[in-house]
Amino acid sequence: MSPFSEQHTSLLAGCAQVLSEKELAAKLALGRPLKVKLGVDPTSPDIHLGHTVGLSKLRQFQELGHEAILIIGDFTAMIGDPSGRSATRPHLSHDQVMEHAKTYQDQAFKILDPEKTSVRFNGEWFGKMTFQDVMRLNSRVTLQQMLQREDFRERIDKGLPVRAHEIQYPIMQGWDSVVIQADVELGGTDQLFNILVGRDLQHEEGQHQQVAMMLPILTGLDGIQKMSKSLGNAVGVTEVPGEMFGKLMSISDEQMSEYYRLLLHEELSLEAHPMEAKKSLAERLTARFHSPAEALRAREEFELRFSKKDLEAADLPSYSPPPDLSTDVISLSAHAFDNVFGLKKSRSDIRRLVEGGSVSWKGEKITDPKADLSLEGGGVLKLDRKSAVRVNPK
RNA sequence: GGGUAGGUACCGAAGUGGCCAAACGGGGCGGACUGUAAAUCCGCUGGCAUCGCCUUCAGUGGUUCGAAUCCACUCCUGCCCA
Repeated sequence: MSPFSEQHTSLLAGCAQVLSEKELAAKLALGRPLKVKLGVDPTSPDIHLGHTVGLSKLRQFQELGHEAILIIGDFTAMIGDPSGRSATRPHLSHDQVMEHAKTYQDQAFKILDPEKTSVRFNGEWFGKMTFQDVMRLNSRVTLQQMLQREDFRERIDKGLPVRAHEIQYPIMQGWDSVVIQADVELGGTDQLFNILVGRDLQHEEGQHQQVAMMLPILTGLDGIQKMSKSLGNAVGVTEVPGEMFGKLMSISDEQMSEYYRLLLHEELSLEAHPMEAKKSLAERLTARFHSPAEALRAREEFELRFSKKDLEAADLPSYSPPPDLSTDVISLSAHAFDNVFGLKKSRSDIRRLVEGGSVSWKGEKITDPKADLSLEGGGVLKLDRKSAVRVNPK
């Protein structure tokens, strides 16, 4: 391991808040590998760029020789972290959660070194607890403590319901730290409260308290809310290169510096041309989860398709309508949306797209929803801003 | 348990017997413009369809020629009291 002070500095880089830096230094000075905890809740099957912020930090610890412990919150996910939430989360069954947990792990290893990561499911300990154990655990914290959280407060102030089980969440997350005897816990800034509960519980158990290391939270594509799959503003780490590149290009200029800092771990230079900088960001991130070659291709495709608007030359998915399908615009488009992009759109939806001038066939706008396309020789059918197919009649 | 205020489309919020597929705002989508950025302007935003038809206003049942609107019961939520 490198000298502690050097580690200290590099580990602090990119953090939003660390409680406390002094404690971290002291822990590092112990000269032993630290147990570094990062918890993820498999509430959806995919990991997105927002998750990678914490994962990268964990990876950094790994590379410095520390022990990375990835907690898969199979039990906590059934409650769902109320952090930053204005409503109770929908219930997930344990089966659903375990389903997600599989893909989660695989995807997390796109960042982490699988050889050096211990993966723990918190159902391992929570699944064994009796109601008595739960009560005992609950008696260690006060309701007032739990209600200090701003997300609960806010809901209470607004007259929205806060379910009793939701206040279990921080306690459970805290207990995870006790079980694994964490030295450091990583999390987004919205995790501060939960992580501090962990410290309290550790203290009560006579353990050394974990250092709370908070990382900034990545904003989603809308530029407003935090990145989250359920808000539809996320970039998944398994998305195909074209999709990933395209989504990253849609972020606003203002957001770019944030993405540079949190995802590329560098500062966006002020002189950089915004569009070039964005392309470079998109290309580098795409390369990270795919390959440089695929990323370059995604970039070229993007330039061809959206900058030069040359759909003819673009690499579009090919689509062969079944022979018995009517060749009117609506039927064709609806079928193509469904078959090629997996989007179920109603015929009314398509009608609106057509009337709105979004659909074009062989480069010509079709605005008549009743128009019949003779598919002779095939051609490019543009459906909406992002979707187009190359029709190959059989 | 008692009292009280509510439950309307993705969200917020009007509407309190016919003119309601339901105002308005936000969000979303599409178009023009552009750098798939921002800003701006315009259109769309339940389903099917050639007038039109069908399914919606927490749920069920009722009153009525006609109900989101009235009545009954049920479910759900807030607040106050216990």
